[in-house]
Amino acid sequence: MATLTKLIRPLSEDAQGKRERRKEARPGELLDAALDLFVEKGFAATRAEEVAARAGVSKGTLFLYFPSKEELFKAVVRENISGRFSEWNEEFATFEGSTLEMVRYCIQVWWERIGATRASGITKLIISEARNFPDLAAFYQQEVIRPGTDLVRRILQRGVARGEFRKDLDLDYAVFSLISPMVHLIMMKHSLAPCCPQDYPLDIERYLKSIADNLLHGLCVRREAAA
Amino acid sequence: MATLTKLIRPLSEDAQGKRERRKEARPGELLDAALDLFVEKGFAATRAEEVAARAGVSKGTLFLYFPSKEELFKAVVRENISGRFSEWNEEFATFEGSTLEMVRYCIQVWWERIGATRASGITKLIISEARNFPDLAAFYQQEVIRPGTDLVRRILQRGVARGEFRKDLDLDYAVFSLISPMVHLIMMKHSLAPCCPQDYPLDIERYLKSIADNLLHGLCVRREAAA
Amino acid sequence: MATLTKLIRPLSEDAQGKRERRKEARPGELLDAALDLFVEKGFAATRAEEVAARAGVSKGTLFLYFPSKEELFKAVVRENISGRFSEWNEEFATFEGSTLEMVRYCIQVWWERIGATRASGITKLIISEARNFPDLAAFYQQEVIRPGTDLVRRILQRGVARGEFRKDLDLDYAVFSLISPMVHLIMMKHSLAPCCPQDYPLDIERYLKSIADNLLHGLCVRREAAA
Amino acid sequence: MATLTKLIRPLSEDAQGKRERRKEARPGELLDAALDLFVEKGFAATRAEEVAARAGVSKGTLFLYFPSKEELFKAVVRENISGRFSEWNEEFATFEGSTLEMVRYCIQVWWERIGATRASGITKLIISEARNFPDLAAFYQQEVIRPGTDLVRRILQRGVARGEFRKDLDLDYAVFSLISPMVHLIMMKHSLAPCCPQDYPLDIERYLKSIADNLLHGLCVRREAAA
DNA sequence: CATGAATGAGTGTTCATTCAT
DNA sequence: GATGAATGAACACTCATTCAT
Repeated sequence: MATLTKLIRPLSEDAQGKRERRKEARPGELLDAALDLFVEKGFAATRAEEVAARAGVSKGTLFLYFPSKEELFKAVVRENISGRFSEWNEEFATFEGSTLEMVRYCIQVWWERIGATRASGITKLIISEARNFPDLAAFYQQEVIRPGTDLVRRILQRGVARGEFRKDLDLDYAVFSLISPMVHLIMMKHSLAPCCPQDYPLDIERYLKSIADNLLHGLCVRREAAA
Repeated sequence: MATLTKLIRPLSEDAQGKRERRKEARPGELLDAALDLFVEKGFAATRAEEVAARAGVSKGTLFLYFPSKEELFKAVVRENISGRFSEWNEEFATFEGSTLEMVRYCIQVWWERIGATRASGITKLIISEARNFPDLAAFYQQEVIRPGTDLVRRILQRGVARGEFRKDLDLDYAVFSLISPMVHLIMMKHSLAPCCPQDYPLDIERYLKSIADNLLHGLCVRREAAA
Repeated sequence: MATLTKLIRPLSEDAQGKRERRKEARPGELLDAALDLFVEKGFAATRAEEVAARAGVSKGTLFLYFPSKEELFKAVVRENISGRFSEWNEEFATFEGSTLEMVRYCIQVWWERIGATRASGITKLIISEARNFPDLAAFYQQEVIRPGTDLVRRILQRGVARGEFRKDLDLDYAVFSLISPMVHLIMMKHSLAPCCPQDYPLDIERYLKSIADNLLHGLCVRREAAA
Repeated sequence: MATLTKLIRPLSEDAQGKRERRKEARPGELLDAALDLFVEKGFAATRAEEVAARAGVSKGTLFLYFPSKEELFKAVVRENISGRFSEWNEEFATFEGSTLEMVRYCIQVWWERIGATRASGITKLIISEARNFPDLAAFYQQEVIRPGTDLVRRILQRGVARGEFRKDLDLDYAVFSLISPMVHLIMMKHSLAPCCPQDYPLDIERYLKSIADNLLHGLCVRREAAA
């Protein structure tokens, strides 16, 4: 059982670990360290020296690769915003099964490739710091949110087109019904769950199954009883 | 049409008479100003002097009422965590209509009393700063999240008991299907929406209706075997 | 047995005490409170509000009587520098007994009228703050040190003139032999003794007797053995 | 003629190359600067930036070596409390001459090694700030005052044992007859003398000789019954 | 007169950033 | 390149002083 609180990485994982670092790896290690710290403590509360220390280099070295803490932050975000949407679009464009299966697959794949990985921290980061980095927020909106929303929208549209989903879906807004539980899960994972582990013994499989079930079939027993 | 980006409060415009003695009003004004700024910029990036200025007083005055910036933050959170759940529990315990109506009413009422008000900023604040203020996060978890979750769970249970909702609901997790769109809306309202207004021309009524519809009836046309 | 550490006044002696204060007494009470606090914590570390609180008035009232903290300090010093030297000079000018008796009497009287009283705090105060208040130091030098030294010098001279004291006394410097133990006693009383009570179980009578004995008769068994 | 007011050090005159890397030297330079300033103006009235400036570095550098102004103060005191007493004890334990010579030698050596040096400032510092730093005062009491007092006591005892000093000396208190003029001299040097130079044209040799003479032989012409 | 709420200059401390080595 | 000592701008917080009531 994959519990939410088990997913938080321990902080000092590789503080000592690999001493035989290749020089070319430096920026990557700095970005790695920075991602963890920014997600955990926020941009302002993260000290440049701490990032450097966790990456196993000196403070000065950090500024050798990134001209400022702000640029480091931006690099962290850019680095972790995968432009894999074309690949994913392809994947979903050629999907063969029912749209119901597609939705479940979509959720599963999102969890495996984003939700469960450190990439999920980026979402937390963006949402927390958006107001202080509006250009980054816009960038994220454009590179991730919009393509993601479009992808989801296309899936839903396919369902409607194929007669699987309700004709009267308000497509522009129905995407939130699918996206919200993912965003919410990320937020929990990176904020409250680490603070109150006993309150978040989430079984991810059940979580994902439950939201997929409810999303597809609704809470109600039958369809005709509109509220 | 209530658009998300219209909901951000403009700067305070008063700050009239200086040196006016009004001890009673000060703390509230400071908490008000602090809430706005903390939500907008985060705890660390908000300067004490700025909070004071927005409240129309000098820096020194802030520290007359709150011993430190951290205590101000805690006061902001505590102040805005109303213990209104007993009242709400009452309201829902004596609800007369169908549980479908109840869910719609719940969403509507949540928006009016929380989502649309500045109280929603607290959720953003907590989620953004939880790791830096774990005690506050725990406090919020206990005072808000847990009672809120319980309330929602009771509603769902009522629906199952009355035969309105599916028997096979995974109650512990179904609550997220209702809560996630609310949390997500709050996050959007306080982070990306102010940065990319053109991307968030959200019509709240449609948003709320859509998630309620989908939550209750699912995306699918009819209830066949789950995919 | 009068032990040094018993002589330190408890801080909150009259915090509540006499509520029926006469208005005319205010400045005096402020000076009283200020003296204690300045002696205990030094000028800089003493807060005006604390002085006011101990005197049982508000912060504003203090500044009603003294234009600034610095003026308060100066007033404290001036107030406690008794111009009683003319009286004392009289007393010693008409002294009838031997100069040995005179020296012992001088020490005793100093202790009773200065050393044992709160006036002794002034010396501690002046010495500690002299560099920050050079004009006050000069004032003290002129009003207290110089007359005091002169008085002592006259006593010693009387002893020499009457053949009681050694002819070869270096009068200008011999005064220190009498004054130093007094200054030292004051310093101990107001600094180290309150911090290390167990190290300063001083029996004042023995202290005064010992220094008088040694001053008058020296440590040596007989006079001719010059070192 | 060594006059007391000539002994005050002028401001530092170096501060040459900036950004010179010399980690080893910094703490010492800062402690040096801090000692001077703390002695002159007291702890509270000395600004951290001023200490740094006098040491020829920036404010930030000070906090690189000392975590706080208070720790700087403590370091200043500790640094200057040399544990040289064992060496001195040795020196006096093996002293060959008369105890009269020993007393004169003791006074002379004290002046050369402590009184005339900046170490004397520590005594002034401790006495002025004891009430604000009780733990440091206790530390000083234990590390300096007690060993010093013991050393003096042993000298006096030697004199009594060898029949050089009076049998009826009250040893516990007689130590003050020797120590007080030293403490007093330090106090004058660091407080009133710099303010009223014309009042303190002290000839140290005469001062030391006078107190030694009077201490050993007393003021009186011959040893008659104590008054 | 007395109050105490309000002020703002001043200071300790932090930390991103620089640069001599 | 890499380092880490040094910097100084920025900010939290204090407290003497003011002044409307």
